[in-house]
Amino acid sequence: MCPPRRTTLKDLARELGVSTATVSNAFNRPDQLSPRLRERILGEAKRLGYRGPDAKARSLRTGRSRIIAVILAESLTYSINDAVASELLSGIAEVLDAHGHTLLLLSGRQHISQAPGSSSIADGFIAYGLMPPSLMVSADLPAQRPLVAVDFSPAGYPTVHIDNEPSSYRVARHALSTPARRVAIVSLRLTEAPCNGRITEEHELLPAERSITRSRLAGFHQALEERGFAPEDVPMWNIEENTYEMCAPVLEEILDLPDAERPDLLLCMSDRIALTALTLAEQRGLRVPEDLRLTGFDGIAEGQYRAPRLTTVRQDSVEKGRMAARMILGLAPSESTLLHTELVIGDSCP
Amino acid sequence: MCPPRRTTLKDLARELGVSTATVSNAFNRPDQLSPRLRERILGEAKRLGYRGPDAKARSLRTGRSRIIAVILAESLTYSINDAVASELLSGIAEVLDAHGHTLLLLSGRQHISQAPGSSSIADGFIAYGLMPPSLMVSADLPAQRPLVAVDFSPAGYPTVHIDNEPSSYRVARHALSTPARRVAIVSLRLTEAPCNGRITEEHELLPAERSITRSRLAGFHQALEERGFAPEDVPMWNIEENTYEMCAPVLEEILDLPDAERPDLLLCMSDRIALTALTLAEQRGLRVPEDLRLTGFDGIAEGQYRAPRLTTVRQDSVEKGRMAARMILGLAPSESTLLHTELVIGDSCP
DNA sequence: GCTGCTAACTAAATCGTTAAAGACACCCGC
DNA sequence: GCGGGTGTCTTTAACGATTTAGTTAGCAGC
Repeated sequence: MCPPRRTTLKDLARELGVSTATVSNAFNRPDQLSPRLRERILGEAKRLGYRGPDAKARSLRTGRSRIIAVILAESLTYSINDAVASELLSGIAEVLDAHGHTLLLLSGRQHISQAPGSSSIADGFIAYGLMPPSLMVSADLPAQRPLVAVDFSPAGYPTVHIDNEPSSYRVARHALSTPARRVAIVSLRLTEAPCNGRITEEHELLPAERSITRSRLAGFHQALEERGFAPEDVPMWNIEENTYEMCAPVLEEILDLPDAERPDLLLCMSDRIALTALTLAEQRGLRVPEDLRLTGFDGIAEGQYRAPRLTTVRQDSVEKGRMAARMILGLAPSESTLLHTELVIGDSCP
Repeated sequence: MCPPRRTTLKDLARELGVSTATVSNAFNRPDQLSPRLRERILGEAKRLGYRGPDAKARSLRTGRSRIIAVILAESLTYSINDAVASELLSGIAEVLDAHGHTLLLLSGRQHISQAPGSSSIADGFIAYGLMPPSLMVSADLPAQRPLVAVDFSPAGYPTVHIDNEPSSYRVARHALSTPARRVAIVSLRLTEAPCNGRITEEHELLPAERSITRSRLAGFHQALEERGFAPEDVPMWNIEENTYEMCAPVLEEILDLPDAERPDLLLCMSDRIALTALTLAEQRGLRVPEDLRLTGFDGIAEGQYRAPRLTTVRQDSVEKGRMAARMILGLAPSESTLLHTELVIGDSCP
């Protein structure tokens, strides 16, 4: 009486005078016992406050937990607030939810530092945008369990991604179809060491093959060359983290350049950057697109609901998440998948 | 050789000729064995590809999983995209992360329909804004395990919340300090049955004591009365879900009323509603605040980075999340906590 | 030489389930 | 009347760890 220990399946069985297997079956395989007995068991369970088989024990025994872990490159705090990561997560959640699975959030950093085995609860993993420094996938994850990568391609794992280079080429080509005098690029994480500001020759750039930002940059450069710009003469700024707080100081630096030096076309590598530029430009009385044209990348909702609407490349991050989730659940073949992107011509660069 | 079974602690022990207890200690209690032997064990573990104790087995044995589940009222898809829920989650994630815990996302709906025991993996629960229909907390959750509620108050559990009524009173009083001719209220989920549009007498309102929207409404009404408005004469519209997509049609309906009927002051129950109104008003050539003044509620980032800045009540949802997480981890006393709010006077209603 | 203490390790029970195999009765058809 | 199938329930052995209560050896002190 006194011990407030959780009632277990065994208690229930003893109380009813049946075997534990039968009680287990009452919960898991109704067809394995008579309806009458099942009723009795379920009734007694309710009476004793037994809430069904313990998930910990069940997952140990069966080897499956119905939990899928998402490993996020950045801190959870950042990822949850980032529009693209959010959309991805919501696509993942949608599919998992529909199939009775739940979502465990792991940050890449944490995963490395903590006991690595702690993640062994999950039945499978979806890894998002891990960068070289935290490239723990191959080293740290059990090769045994399924993993789907999103937006990067670790060897030997299926990937869901988009065609970054052609996509950014298209938006840049569009932007450059109207004459521009002074073009500048505002990029996401391009340097090996942290850097928030202008990129000079001293900076060591990330290795091209591992970074989606490098691919996007290549697309920009190709379009620039076609229009007669020398890519090395086009100034670049780097944004360390895709948040308003990080973008703002850099963009202020750019927008506050003397009139003769201030760019009249900004190729931004994310919508967040472009939206920040938009807000700051408005505060300075600069008209978009008359005084400053700008393009984004991602196609997040905020950029489309706002005036002027952003010119950007729309990628369907929700679908990306759905796809990854389907693959990890075995509902779709585990083959690397390339999703389409779409050029969206808004008012920020008509 | 052939069976590709995962190596276990037992395999490792056999291989090394030591007991399983010792191997376990090598991972969990370094002080319980000689450094030399520990080295040897860890080395052999790496060689055999053993990644540390299995989380499933460990959590069964110890009873703790270092997982905290967040139960969200709405679908995960919605919650992840909602600015307020995101901030809450990011606050929770921040604290959990710092203390080596991970975050499991559960949606209220799923939790009810699925096997209820499936959540028994988590060490504790944070429940967010569950509404009466899905008030599964008391019924469905093991009373044994800790639960902290956010933004609602199930009997017997600690809560983290804000002072909704006084807060909305303050912003409404401010808004009404400048003369307004036609006031309207745009509310979140106020009706028992789903409804997206004008609220008439026929609608059954949610019970006041369980709904934060009812509290906010009470604040609005009090301010209105003080200014000589009869609350029952102030028209109300209801928004079913706090998204742009749901807000837009309702606000279009309001903004497209003939000039003589169109409100010149909109008391919105969320920033999302107010921001949608802002965008749609701009599209219609209505000037804010000259032709239309509006107030929000929440103080989300988007509303402050945008011109005109939103007049609103700022609540610190991130801190709310941190607080809830600290309570569930036992880092803060488990007592109901009231967080402060702040009136933010922006340009949308100076 | 005996007691007592510590450090280093082991044996065995346990956590709460599930699953494979078996037991037992009952009914069917020939 | 007997082989065989079916329906219902039980026995038993895992699943992979942690933990309690030892056991042993080594050394100090008197």
